[in-house]
Amino acid sequence: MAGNMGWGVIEEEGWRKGPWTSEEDRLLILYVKFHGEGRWNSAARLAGLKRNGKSCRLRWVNYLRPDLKKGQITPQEESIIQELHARWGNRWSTIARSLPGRTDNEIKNYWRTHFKKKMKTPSDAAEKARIHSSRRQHFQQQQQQLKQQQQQFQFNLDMKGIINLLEENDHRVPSISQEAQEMASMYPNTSEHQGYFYSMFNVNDNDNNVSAPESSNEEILWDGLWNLDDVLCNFNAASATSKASLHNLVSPFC
DNA sequence: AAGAATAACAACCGCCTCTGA
DNA sequence: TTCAGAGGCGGTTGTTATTCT
Repeated sequence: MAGNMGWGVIEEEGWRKGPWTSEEDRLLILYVKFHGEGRWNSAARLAGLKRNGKSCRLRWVNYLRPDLKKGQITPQEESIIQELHARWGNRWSTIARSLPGRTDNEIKNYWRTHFKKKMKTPSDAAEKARIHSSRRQHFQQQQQQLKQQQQQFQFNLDMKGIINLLEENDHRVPSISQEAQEMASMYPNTSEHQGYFYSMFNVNDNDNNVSAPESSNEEILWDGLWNLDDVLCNFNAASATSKASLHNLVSPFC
C-alpha cells in the first residue's frame, strides 16, 4: 500500500519521509542481506538511502523481513492475542514474540480495528469484519503477487546490467591477481571468483548464510556497490580480484 | 450513483532504555 | 559517573480501499 499512498515526500534536513519506494526497499534488503540487521544509521549511509536509521529499522521490521507472515490473522492467533492482551495489556512487542511472523505494529493495528470495535458493538460486526477482511485479503494477495513479480523482474534486469558491465571489463583485464589464485587453491571446488567471494563473506560451500565483510578494504568495495556509477568508476581502478568479487557478489541475484 | 462511514495499515513521533566512550 | 547515540516501544496520524446508506 505504501507505494500508492499519496503522502508528499518531505525532505527535512536531507532526510526523506513518507512512503518507501520499491527502489529504497531493494537497497535496504540488499544492505541487510550482507550486513545483517542493526546499525541502522549505517544502513542509511552505506545503502545510499536518504532515510534516518529509525525509518530503516521500522521498514525492515514491519514490512521487509523475509520471515514475516503475510495474510489474515487466523482465529488461533486472534485467541492468542486476546489472551496475551488480557495478561500483558498493550505490550505489543511482548505479545508479538508469541506470534512468529507477526509484528507488534500489525498486532497493534489488528487490536485497534477489531477488538475495540467488538467491545462497542458485540453484534454481527465480527462476522461482517471477517467477510470484509477475507475479501480484502484476497485482493491484497493478488496485488502483492503482482508487485513481487514486477519487483523481481526489475531487480533481475538491474543485476544483469551490472553483470554485463563487469564482464565487459573482464575482457580488458585478463590477468588474475595472486590473491585470487590463492583463494582458488583454498576453495578447489569453486571458481577462483567464487573462492574469493566465499572467503570475503565468510561462507563455505555448505553454508548459504552470508555475513558482512569486516576489513576496511572490503567495506570500501562494498560501499562502491551501492551506486552503479561508483561501481563503474571504481572498476577501472580496481584489481582483478576486486572485480571478481564484485562479479560474484551480484551473480546470485541473476 | 454518490457521498459518508469504516477498515486496514504504513509510517511517524516522542519517550524510554541500553551501551559504549 | 556522565553523556551522547542507537535502538526499542507504544501511541497516533494520514491515506487508500471498501462497504454502507
